[in-house]
Amino acid sequence: MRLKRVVLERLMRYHRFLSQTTASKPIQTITSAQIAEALDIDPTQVRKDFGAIGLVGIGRVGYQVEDVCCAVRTVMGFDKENPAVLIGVGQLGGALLTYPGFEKYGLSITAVFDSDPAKTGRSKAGHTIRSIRSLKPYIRKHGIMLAILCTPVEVSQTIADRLVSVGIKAIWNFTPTDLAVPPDVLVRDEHISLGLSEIAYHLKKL
Amino acid sequence: MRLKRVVLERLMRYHRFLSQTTASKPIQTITSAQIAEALDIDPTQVRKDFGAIGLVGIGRVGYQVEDVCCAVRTVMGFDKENPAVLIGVGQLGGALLTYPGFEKYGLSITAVFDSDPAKTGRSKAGHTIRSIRSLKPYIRKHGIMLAILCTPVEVSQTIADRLVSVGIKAIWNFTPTDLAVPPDVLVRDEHISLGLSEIAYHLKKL
DNA sequence: CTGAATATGTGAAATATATCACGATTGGTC
DNA sequence: GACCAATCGTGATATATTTCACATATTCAG
Ligand SMILES: NC(=O)c1ccc[n+]([C@@H]2O[C@H](COP(=O)([O-])OP(=O)(O)OC[C@H]3O[C@@H](n4cnc5c(N)ncnc54)[C@H](O)[C@@H]3O)[C@@H](O)[C@H]2O)c1
Ligand SMILES: NC(=O)c1ccc[n+]([C@@H]2O[C@H](COP(=O)([O-])OP(=O)(O)OC[C@H]3O[C@@H](n4cnc5c(N)ncnc54)[C@H](O)[C@@H]3O)[C@@H](O)[C@H]2O)c1
Repeated sequence: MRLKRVVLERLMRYHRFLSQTTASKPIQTITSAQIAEALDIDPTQVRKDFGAIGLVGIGRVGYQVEDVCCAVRTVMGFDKENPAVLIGVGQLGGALLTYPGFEKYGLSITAVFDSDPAKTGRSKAGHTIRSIRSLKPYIRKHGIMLAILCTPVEVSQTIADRLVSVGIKAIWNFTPTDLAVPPDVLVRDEHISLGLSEIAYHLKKL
Repeated sequence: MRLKRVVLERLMRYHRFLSQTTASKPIQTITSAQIAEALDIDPTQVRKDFGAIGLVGIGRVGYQVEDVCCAVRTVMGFDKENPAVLIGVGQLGGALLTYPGFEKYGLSITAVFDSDPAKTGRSKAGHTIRSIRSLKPYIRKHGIMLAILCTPVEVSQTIADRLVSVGIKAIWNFTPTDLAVPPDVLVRDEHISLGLSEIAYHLKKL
């Protein structure tokens, strides 16, 4: 069965926690209770998630850390390289572009685009910023499936339409709007501002 | 009853959609079906959410756009100013700092901190970068309740501990780790990388 | 003024997600 | 080698969230 989004995100959190933990102190095995404790999740949930990707633990011992990391990476497809284009090399786009942390999940930004003539042609973090006019040919030529969208919100639907028209299969959307795309295209929203709903409400209730 | 996180986020999306829609074409009223269509949500859900914050619509007409926006802002506490400190003025922290879009939700970054001696004392987006050593006194003196965390992940728990010790009430966490804090402190995680779980999995399944 | 059409508001049902309870398995101890 | 304690695996249960179904309210046409 296809894994749900909530499961995928927890798997990623397990993976990250284990990577961070083993970085400082090498350990062979870990129990569902230890993971659950650190991530504030129910231990049963951890075991069910592990079961869902075929991991089996050992009674009285727990799970092999190595196995868990490996299984997560394989199931999620982190071993596969995903070439991506980044559109809109501004404040946020620039930060994402220079961030080295995405590599280990298989993300590789191969080209970046902007509409600002003052930026195109220039170089940023080892990438020459290309004109937005060359977006479609580039995607078509290289068979790119993933786009990272960091433009102003006003143009994001227009760009999304263009991306869809050249066969993009996933959009990582950092612009604060709900994009309309065909059902076979995945839009993953990273609507940062939404966090403020929870924060403002919490602070108001004090 | 206290509103749940999922409800708060949908309310914010309604608000954002209405703001964006009315910006281009002024309209008086809108139906739950129209909102639902644009945001890919069930219309019943929209009505229930509206009901939860005391909004009543009119049969055959819908809801007053003005009323909706107003009610959301009030309930969420966007009218109240929330002074905040930002910690870690790097790529991402810098992007957040210069972003004007948070203002309308009441967020106001009043001071920024970094540990890098090459950065402290310098100015960025109208803020003088302060030494991390002055963090605790500043928060105490100004009664700050909210911190935005953009440091390297290695130090984020340490900083979080310090924040808690001076009485911070909410942390907007952009660092990829699960912070341990007392139950009365809200941590809102903006774990950007988690998006890659959904994306990589989707692309792998094609 | 009346009827048809279109919205809302909401209890009931369905679905999704998380937690509990407990038998089965393993490792260490005496 | 037998017992004890800790841990897994999982069906049953509980909770959360979404969707359905429909009574009620409102507009507009004729
Ligand atoms: N900066 C943040 O902290 C932050 C936070 C939340 C959301 N966002 C969202 O992320 C997006 C980018 O924000 P930012 O702060 O980087 O803005 P920015 O203005 O710094 O960058 C936008 C970039 O997009 C380019 N651009 C404009 N039109 C374009 C087009 N048609 N094609 C290609 N490129 C185009 C601009 O030249 C600019 O380089 C915005 O939608 C913003 O709402 C940003
Ligand atoms: N840049 C991105 O696109 C991105 C994406 C996802 C997550 N993140 C996370 O956001 C955080 C910041 O990322 P970044 O790219 O801005 O990194 P960065 O290195 O550009 O910035 C980090 C800043 O924190 C400062 N700092 C270090 N130790 C500190 C301390 N003890 N106290 C105060 N300040 C301290 C550094 O001097 C630097 O200015 C990281 O945890 C990163 O994993 C970043």
